[in-house]
Amino acid sequence: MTDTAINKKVRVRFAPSPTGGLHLGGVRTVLFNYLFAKQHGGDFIVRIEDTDQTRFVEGAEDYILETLAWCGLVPDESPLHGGPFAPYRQSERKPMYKEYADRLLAEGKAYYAFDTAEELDAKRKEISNFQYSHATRGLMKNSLTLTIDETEHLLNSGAPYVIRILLPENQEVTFTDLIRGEITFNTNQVDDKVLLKADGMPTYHLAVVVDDYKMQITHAFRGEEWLPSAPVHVLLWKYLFGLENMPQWAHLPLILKPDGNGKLSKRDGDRLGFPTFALDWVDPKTNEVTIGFRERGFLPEAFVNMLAALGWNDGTGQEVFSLEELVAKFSIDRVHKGGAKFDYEKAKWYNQEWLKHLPVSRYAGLVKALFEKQNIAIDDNKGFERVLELIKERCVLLNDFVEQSSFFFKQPDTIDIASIKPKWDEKKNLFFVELLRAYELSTLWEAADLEVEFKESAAAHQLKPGELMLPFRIMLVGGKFGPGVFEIAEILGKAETVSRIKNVLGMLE
RNA sequence: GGAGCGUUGGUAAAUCGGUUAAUACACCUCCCUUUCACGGAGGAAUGACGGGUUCGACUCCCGUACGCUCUACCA
Repeated sequence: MTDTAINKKVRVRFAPSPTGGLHLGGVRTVLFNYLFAKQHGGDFIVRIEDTDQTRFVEGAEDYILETLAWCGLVPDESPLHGGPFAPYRQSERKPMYKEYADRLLAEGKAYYAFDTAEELDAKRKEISNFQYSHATRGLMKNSLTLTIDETEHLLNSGAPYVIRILLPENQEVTFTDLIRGEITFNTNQVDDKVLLKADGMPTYHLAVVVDDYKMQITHAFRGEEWLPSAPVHVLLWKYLFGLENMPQWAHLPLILKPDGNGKLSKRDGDRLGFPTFALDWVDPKTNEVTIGFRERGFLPEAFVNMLAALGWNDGTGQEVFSLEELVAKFSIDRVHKGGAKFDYEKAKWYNQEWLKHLPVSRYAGLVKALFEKQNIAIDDNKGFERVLELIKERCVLLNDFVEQSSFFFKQPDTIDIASIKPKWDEKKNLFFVELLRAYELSTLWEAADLEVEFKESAAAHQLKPGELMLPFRIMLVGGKFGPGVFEIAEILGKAETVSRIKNVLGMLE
């Protein structure tokens, strides 16, 4: 790092294009950006790269910002939050890019190209592995092959054109990647990328360089898929703003699909049954819903933690980190080079850990909403939290709380009578009838007392408590699950406990 | 095809040349729990391959294989 870089305020940006939901990989890129910025007391900027009008999707920008808000990764500057470098949408910055393309043109570092899509296609068919580069640009229709007059004429006649960068021949372009070290490309291997499209919009390549400069970005983190086009960006920096002002690059490893090979995609999630988006995403065109981690019952703390662990660790073996801890401990040189396969089981484990670590009051409201969705009203908040405390260790996702504890708030929907019946006899029936009487008369209603009474009664009937506990449990909860039976009975209260025993006794007759 | 990047158990991964290669998830066995979990004890399972460098290599170098990404007027 140079001295100037040390003194400069750290500024990073996440630059998504609003073409749909934001997937795991995107959120992780945000996270690493955010952690780095906050660790250095810097700024985290969100810039919307909406230069491709054909792929623009309504609502995608809001969705992206909402995702960040849920994760707690709040930008310092964005189209929503504003900031000193506004506007933060590239479509609103359109005039700026043209100016730089013109400068490149004037300096002979870029040229006009008039080839139509059909002509390009034809060339691609004619020449295998065609690239618009040093080897082929002489064959094409551009200001390099046309005379000045011809070019002028085409321009004046309103013919559509693009502006392409003119890559130098056989030159080594080297830059340092914070994660991978020194990386070198030969310009002969790179093509003359389009900088400005026929509609006047810049491509990513021009826009990213211009905006990173104008927004004073010091560190640029992005997915590994950008590596092959990095030399174009480096060259653009050299031509336009000087290499000394170029941000430090870091190309993040990809998140891979759990089975097979390749980048994790939304499709993989659909196919394998796990979310790949943070929040539910509804495609505005097809109305197709893609499920999100939030709706699946993940806590944002767990989601962020899990994402951080995908490609980074602090070397100590610690796995559970709060966002604050991540900010403190994150380091770019501990980020892996290789991609990691996404493991949904492990993701769930993180949620389970967070469910255990966080006080239930932190998520009681969320669980309550889930209950209300099932038409189960919760009016006693304190009692509710007590129940959550009792069962939280058997829950992995927030939704599990409903399954695991709805019997506290309403009669079980189904009673697993089949598990009682085979071993049911008159002796047991008698025991429960008597237990019922004893419980109805009891003045104390605490788990310990109920258990003593239960066991004494069992002894009196010459029955093993073990044979009776399961039927009792099923009477109260409907199935073979849940916390200790007597604790359940205590919380349920006398009236409800008695009523449930009676109910099942009736079913067994 | 080309270029770049990558490769430690099934998965995520520690190790920054030095005894039997951590740990977590998943799996198996057992204990605890007269339910389900949690928790505890244990088990099986790994350095792609081939060359170097070195007293010594998972670690450094070279090659091979394999994989990924890119190769759009998409980002």
